[in-house]
Amino acid sequence: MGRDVFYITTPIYYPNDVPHIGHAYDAVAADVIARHHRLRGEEVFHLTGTDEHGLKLQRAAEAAGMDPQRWVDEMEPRWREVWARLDIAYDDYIRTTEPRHEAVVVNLLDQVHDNGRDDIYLDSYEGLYCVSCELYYAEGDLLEGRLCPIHERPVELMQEQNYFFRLSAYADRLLEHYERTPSAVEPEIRRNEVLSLIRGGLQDFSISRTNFDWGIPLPWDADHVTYVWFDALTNYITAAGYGSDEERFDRIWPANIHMIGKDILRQHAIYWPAMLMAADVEPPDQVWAHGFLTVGGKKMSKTNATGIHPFELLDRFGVDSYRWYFLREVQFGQDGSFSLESMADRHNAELANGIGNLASRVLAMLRSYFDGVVPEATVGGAESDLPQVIAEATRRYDEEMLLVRPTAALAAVYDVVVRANRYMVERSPWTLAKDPARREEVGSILYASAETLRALTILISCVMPSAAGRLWEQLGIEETLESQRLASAGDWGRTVPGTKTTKGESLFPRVDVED
RNA sequence: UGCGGGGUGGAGCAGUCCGGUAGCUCGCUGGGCUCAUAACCCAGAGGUCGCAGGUUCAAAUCCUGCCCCCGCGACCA
Repeated sequence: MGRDVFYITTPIYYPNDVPHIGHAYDAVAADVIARHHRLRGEEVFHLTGTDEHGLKLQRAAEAAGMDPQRWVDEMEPRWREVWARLDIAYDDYIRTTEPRHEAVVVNLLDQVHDNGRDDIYLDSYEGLYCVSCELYYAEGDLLEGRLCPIHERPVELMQEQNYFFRLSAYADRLLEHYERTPSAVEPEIRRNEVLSLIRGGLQDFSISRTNFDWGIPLPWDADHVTYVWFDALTNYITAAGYGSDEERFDRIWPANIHMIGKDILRQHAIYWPAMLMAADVEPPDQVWAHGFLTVGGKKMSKTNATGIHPFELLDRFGVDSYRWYFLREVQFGQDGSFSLESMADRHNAELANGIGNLASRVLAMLRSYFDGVVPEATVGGAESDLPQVIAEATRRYDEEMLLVRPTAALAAVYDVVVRANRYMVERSPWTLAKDPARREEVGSILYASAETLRALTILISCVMPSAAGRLWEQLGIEETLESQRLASAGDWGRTVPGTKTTKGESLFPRVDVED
């Protein structure tokens, strides 16, 4: 069940917000993981989308003088255009306002409502509510003057009848689930957090609202609309075919990885599995909660002004550098600080001076000594230990990526670059080239160098698909990059002598920081 | 007062679970090379691993206490 397809999701984003690099962080991470599984030859289903209901959106639409649907129709493309520029290759994009999704929400609600255990019940609630958070707050948690501690805006006194989900009844099953499958929440810190939350006792949570109507009406009580969790989280099974295509659903579900930020850990690791259990659906295999990016030591926030739009960085560094930087710089799973300086440093050191320059020097020598045509490797041993280095790097890269440790995986890849640059100096083909008698040796060295670039290109293709594509083209290899598989990437000797290479534009021009 | 994370050469980090030459990247200094995007390679300087005790032949790594920084605190008034 569900093991045929590698299914990975991102959170669905709230289109009212302006995208910032924090949002893009999990989108990129999920995309790299998805591409890695494709490179392994697996069938992959990578889902992302937008969460388009709620009071905040309804009000924003009202303020803009349009109906909510038109409002989200205008906002949502701002997100897609970011994903397009970030080379996010999702397989499906879901909007919670789509009919296919509304049908599944209704379906899931009915399943839980009618499961015979009275898991959904009506109760009343009164409290101080922050519209921005869509959360009620206790008096003691508010700032002076009854301001929301996150948004520093006034909260409102609200009272309503809500339907509640009996989360409290699922504590034992959740505990059992996580004890049996420790890998269901990663990293370990977050797993411990989840376990202690469950052991600390779970409160039922409300699943409906009556103070706004921009949402999906409850099937048994149309005065209520579905509140965020039963609406948003459900997207993960909608796209997999729940209730609409059971055969497909069985192949895809459960999700292999829900990639999320640590801020929505509770909802994904506690609410969501419990909701599924209540509907008799398997919980996801793994919830992977990464850390936050900080800017100047402060958490980036949706409503605060600390958000940096991805375009600012994309314009400056390009998509490949963007993707490389965030996964390489920040230990995945932990918080990490972002700064323009560190991004420029890494870009120049590893991409311009490292990978880009390596490609440049090899292709330049092929051009000047062999008219760009890859020579034959006739001199035994000229390749030194490169074949082993590449095989080892490939193995490590695969292993780390499977464990969702992209930072370590990229480090493994970068080892090839370091080793290859040292190899260049050790062999100094530019010196040998001055002696016509050693032409075959030069040829063999350059063959090994081209071979190394070939393998390297495949290894970077998940993180930097665009740059990998350009390098692949310069290498002139006949097979497409898309047809390459990780299993054979490190096999030495796949480059065919006679292949015509071209030294094209710089892969990664250096970037100057003057701020 | 709660829960969690962190304090390691100038900067950013790894190592801490399974004690035993303190490692990486950037920066800095000196040298080499000249194929390459003023890139590449080699060497070096620089740290009492937050503080104080303890365990041990031996602690960044285990135990105790303390200090500082940062998150979170759930539909819980």
